[in-house]
Amino acid sequence: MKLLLVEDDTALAELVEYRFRGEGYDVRTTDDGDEALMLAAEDTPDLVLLDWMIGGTSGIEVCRRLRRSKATAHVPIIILTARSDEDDRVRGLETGADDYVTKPFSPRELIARVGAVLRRVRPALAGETITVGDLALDPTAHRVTRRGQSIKIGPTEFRLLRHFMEHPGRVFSRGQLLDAVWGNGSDIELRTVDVHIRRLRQAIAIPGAADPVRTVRSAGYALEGV
Amino acid sequence: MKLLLVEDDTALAELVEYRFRGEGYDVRTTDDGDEALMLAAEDTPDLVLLDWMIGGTSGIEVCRRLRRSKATAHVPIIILTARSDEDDRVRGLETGADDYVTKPFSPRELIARVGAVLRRVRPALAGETITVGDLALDPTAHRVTRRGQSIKIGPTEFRLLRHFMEHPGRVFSRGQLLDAVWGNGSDIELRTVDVHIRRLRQAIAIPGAADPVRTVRSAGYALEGV
DNA sequence: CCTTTTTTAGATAACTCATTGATTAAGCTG
DNA sequence: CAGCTTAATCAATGAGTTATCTAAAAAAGG
Repeated sequence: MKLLLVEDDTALAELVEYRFRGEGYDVRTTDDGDEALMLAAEDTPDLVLLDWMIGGTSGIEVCRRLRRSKATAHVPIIILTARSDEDDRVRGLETGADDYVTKPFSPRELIARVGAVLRRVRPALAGETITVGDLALDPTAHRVTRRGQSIKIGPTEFRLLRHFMEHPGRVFSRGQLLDAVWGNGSDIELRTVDVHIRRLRQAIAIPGAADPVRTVRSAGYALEGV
Repeated sequence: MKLLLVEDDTALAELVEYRFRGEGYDVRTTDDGDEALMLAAEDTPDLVLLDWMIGGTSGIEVCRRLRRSKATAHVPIIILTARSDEDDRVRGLETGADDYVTKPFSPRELIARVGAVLRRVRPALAGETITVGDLALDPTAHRVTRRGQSIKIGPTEFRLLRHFMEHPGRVFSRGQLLDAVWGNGSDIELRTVDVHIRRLRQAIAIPGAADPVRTVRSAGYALEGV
């Protein structure tokens, strides 16, 4: 996740950068408005942390220009500022900022707010997709992908795979799978599960690679964990 | 735009309600957590303003339950609270709240924050043009275009497409689409949705290109995202 | 009153599922 | 390790489900 930090208080910038790197973010920093626009243009960040009072172009102007450019029009912006004046806050939010944080702020809260905004903007990247190995399953989009490649899969196989991916590595007996995937009380042959396991294997198999679905003889099946 | 206000300070609730009505919002208020969940279930609001300390079920619990229920899982939540403790703020944001406002707050700022969240979640309602792929939908002009070319489309298909474009990639069941596009409580045949999907497809189809409306068997439909 | 749009309904088409029996693989035992 | 036994895989199939399409009635809007 790429952040662009625009802040001219060097000490604060370093602190924020350090903390966000610790959270796994990829942070680039500048103290100049024009440079910020340039950086944003050449590599679109996922979120911009923007000081209101900076050298070069002013914060409000950077915000407007980011919104105007097509590539960055939808990048969320969080404004950082020493001004606690209400008018400023309202103006900031109305200019198109997504949040407005007053200095001094705690890094923890800022991280939480960044998380909240990103969760809203990119639901797919905020833990709603389950990933096991190179397989990704997005429940809201009802889609399974491997390295971006969409995989065609039937409804029952989808539910089966979701169940496996929710508990990677765990072995499930056919009976447990029937309860979990088909619903309790379905009076379906145990061996029917085999057929769906087979179809699931065919769907997600890579020719040459090892089968991610492990058969545990006399116990059931499991998805090969990480 | 429907707001649900959950607040047990009556004076504050009335003030907030009054100001939001003045902004054209449709506000319903309750001081009880369980009642809030009920109200949200029977008529999904567009945003929830939630006091952290309320009778009945606690605020944090209401937040969690709203997130767990499918119909309200994606409704944005702004937490209102007297607690200014950092831990609380971080916890609130991590529980899935979209913003966290500390009492006392100014109604103006709250209105601005509600606006910022809604703008992010449902750009069309803020009058902004939404773009998905090469389709552009201008809600104020009630017009759909592809690379400048205007597309003829009926009223229901327009609302249907708008809903899809507000949540690109997400799968909606016919029931969900009826609620969202036709309005809650419309007693219309589920199959009717199919016909409108078909008309939408005919309207936005490009001969030769892939169909942007994806059928997810036994689940519903989705607009092919970015 | 006419046009456009929406809803319903029925027919057709596409797809998925559970079942079965034959085949193959894996454990066990002496 | 050979033969026995049990379990898992595979392919084919018909039943059943679900989506699409067509057309016409009903409703809404001008």
